[in-house]
Amino acid sequence: MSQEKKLPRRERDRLRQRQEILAAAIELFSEKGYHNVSMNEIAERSEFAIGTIYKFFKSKEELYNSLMLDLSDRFHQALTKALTQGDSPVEKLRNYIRAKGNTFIDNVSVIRLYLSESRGARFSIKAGLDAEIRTRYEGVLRLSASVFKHGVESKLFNDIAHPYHLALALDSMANAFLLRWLEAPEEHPYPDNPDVILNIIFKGLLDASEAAAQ
Amino acid sequence: MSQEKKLPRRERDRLRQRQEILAAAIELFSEKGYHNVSMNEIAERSEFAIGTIYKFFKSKEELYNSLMLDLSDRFHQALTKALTQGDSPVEKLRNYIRAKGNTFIDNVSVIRLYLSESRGARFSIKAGLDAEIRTRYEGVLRLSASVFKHGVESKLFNDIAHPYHLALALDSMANAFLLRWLEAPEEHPYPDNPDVILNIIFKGLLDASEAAAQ
Amino acid sequence: MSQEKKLPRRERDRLRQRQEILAAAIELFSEKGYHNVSMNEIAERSEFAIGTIYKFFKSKEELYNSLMLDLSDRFHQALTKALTQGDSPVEKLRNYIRAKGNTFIDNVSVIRLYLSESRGARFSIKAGLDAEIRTRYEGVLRLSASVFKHGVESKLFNDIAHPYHLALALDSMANAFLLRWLEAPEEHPYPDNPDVILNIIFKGLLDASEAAAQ
Amino acid sequence: MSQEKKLPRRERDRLRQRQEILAAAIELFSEKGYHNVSMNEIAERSEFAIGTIYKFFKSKEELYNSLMLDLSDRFHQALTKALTQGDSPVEKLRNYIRAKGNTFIDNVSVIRLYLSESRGARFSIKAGLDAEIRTRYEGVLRLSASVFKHGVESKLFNDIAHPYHLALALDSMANAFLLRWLEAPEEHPYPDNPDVILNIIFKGLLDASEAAAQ
DNA sequence: GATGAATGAGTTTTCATTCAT
DNA sequence: GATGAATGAAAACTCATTCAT
Repeated sequence: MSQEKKLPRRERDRLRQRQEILAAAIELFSEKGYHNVSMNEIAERSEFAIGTIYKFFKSKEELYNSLMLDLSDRFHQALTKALTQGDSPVEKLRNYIRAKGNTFIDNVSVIRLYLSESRGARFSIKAGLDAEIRTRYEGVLRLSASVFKHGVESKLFNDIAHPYHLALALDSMANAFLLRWLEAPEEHPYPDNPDVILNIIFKGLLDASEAAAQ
Repeated sequence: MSQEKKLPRRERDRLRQRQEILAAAIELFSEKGYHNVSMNEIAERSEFAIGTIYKFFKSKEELYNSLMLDLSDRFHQALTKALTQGDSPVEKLRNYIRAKGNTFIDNVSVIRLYLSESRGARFSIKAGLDAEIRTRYEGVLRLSASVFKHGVESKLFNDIAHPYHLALALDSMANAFLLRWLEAPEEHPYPDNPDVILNIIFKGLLDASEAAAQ
Repeated sequence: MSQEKKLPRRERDRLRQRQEILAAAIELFSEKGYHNVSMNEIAERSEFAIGTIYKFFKSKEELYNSLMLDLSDRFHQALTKALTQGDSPVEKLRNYIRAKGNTFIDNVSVIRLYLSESRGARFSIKAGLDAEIRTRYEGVLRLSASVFKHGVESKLFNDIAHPYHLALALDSMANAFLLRWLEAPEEHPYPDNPDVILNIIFKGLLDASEAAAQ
Repeated sequence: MSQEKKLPRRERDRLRQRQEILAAAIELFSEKGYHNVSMNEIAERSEFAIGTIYKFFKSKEELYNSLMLDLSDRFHQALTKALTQGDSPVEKLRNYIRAKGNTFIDNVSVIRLYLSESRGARFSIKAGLDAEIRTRYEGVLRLSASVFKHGVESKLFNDIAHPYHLALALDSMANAFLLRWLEAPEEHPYPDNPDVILNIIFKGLLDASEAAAQ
């Protein structure tokens, strides 16, 4: 807040306007997809003139990229924070799942957009964007992996898989459960109880003796 | 093979042409994305006239849908077969992961296209297509869930989570590992070794005593 | 009939085929208009291959022109015959109106097409066609005018207008009444009773005394 | 004129541009026919970019419909006005024929277009347009019929035919004479002298005694 | 001689971007 | 600085015509 005070009013106004444009664009892109939204629509929805939008963003592509980077910022900050707060690895992972759930819920409309960017969409809209977002995502995964690693080193966890693989597994499961919940919120359990997800990794599926036999 | 012989030559020619068009379209779509490829480009790449393309596919959308339904077919058949072959639940699930890996590898470019264009598959290219694909996917998930259920009922598996959740978890993990492999084939273990994935679910992460304490 | 016998079978077959194509084309053109009918449709409807159609007609335009000339032949023969049969001018004009009505009824589907050709459709589909049809139409009008002229010369008719104008008036009235009848056959009187039309010209609308005052 | 002053300049400019586009379209359509004119040609002729044309008219069809509705408006207003001004029925009908002639002359090119494209106005370009135009035309005919009816009721006219038929007859005659004039303006009498047409209905063609014998 | 698959020029329409006001 | 009208390249798609079989 004190940080905002430092900015001259001009600057603050510009930032607010920028956010309003981005908000309108997010709505539209997530409703209809990048290619089915025209700059004119964004102008109408945001109640700015189309020329004004081009004052803020050099092109439609740049607007989209800004959007995704903003979103990615929000995501990775929340997840990084969750993974560094809490006393035990278990606590940290629980926080992670909770934070992921909350961020999903808070950004329901853009989540799909975001997931497609952090997945295999190589040629996506702009190659560069892709790389940036994936780098950040990679950072979160590595942090998560280090939590698993620490849990194993402190003998809290069994060494059942490479920590990075565990991180990847946990993340993908969370995404899958969250997407289910997005589609049918009442039928799927996710966001209230992180343990539904954690247990799948935490508890052993097979009895120790039989597992050994496999 | 003898089956092909049965088709009149005309028919065979048409099928081959159709495949050539689809192949050109896959190449282009996965290089540049659905919206950045024009029908004229597909015509050029496939060395047919644009009108000929339209003899085979009523619209660009239908061409895309054919691609995706073909892909979905291949997955559905391979995975259903895998889940119904094998003596034990463990065997079936291992087959499942293997089949998924193989089908993925065999169809890398269409998959890349699917991932980039489906964007979480809501506004996708055509809503109808999406529904069809999801129905098939749901069928596979339910089949997988029934394998887990059977394993639990026969006391082979611990009852650590709802079978459908286990199915979803396994599937999403496989997808995540496959996407990694897609990005850097040499660094990632998956498709060769299904146990890397299966172990995460099969072995217990926590000691029994500590798990109880949670 | 004896004339047809003279033609070798080959020739007769060709003529029959030609008629079948023209019949299919008439149906389609009158249903949808020249520009909304494709050669493929004509091929399908007539059950000939498209290549075969091009054996008979050099182009779509030529097909259309043949159609119109055939139609125009039928029309002008019928009308010319009517105007030359009958003892008195009144009889001839009555025959004319009757013949026009019958030809309309027999060719309901193409009438509109034909009327638009014999009207102001200068640039129509092919300039040349237009001229030919209009020349024939002009011939009928002149024949009709000569009947009026004869009626006046024999003191049967009052000399109320130039014979050609009378011919034009009668013809346009007949067309207008027939078009009405085409649209709502039960509401309009036309083809049964030619006198509904003839009376408008035949009887005086104004009393003799008042007419003089005008 | 003062009315135009009231419009903001922006609005006036837009209207002028719209008119320029319509004028270019009329020229081209009446030169070559609706289907033989491309939107790009209209853009070139009117010296606007193609996109600009689409700012004013949603589609080629709408552009055409605007043209026809404008024409229909002009006729409807002129004819309605003519039929309601003048002291006697005779005066009104004379006004009607004059107004029809004048409007025809003022709009020769659009009329030529209408005649060629409407093809009897059934499958026309757009069914809806046709309905609208015919409704207006019907209104004029009914108004004209009421003038005839009034003339008969006031014993001014003989009751020689149903008033609606008289209206239809007069109108179709006017159309026919006007079309003649359209083709060869110098040879045909129409627009200067309405009585050439009116007399055909007004004066009795046959002597009273002979008419009775018919 | 008949066939109908293949052709590709030409059509309508959209929309990111510019720039005069 | 903001505006939004004008632009025109580029896209999806149609269909008269040809010609190898």
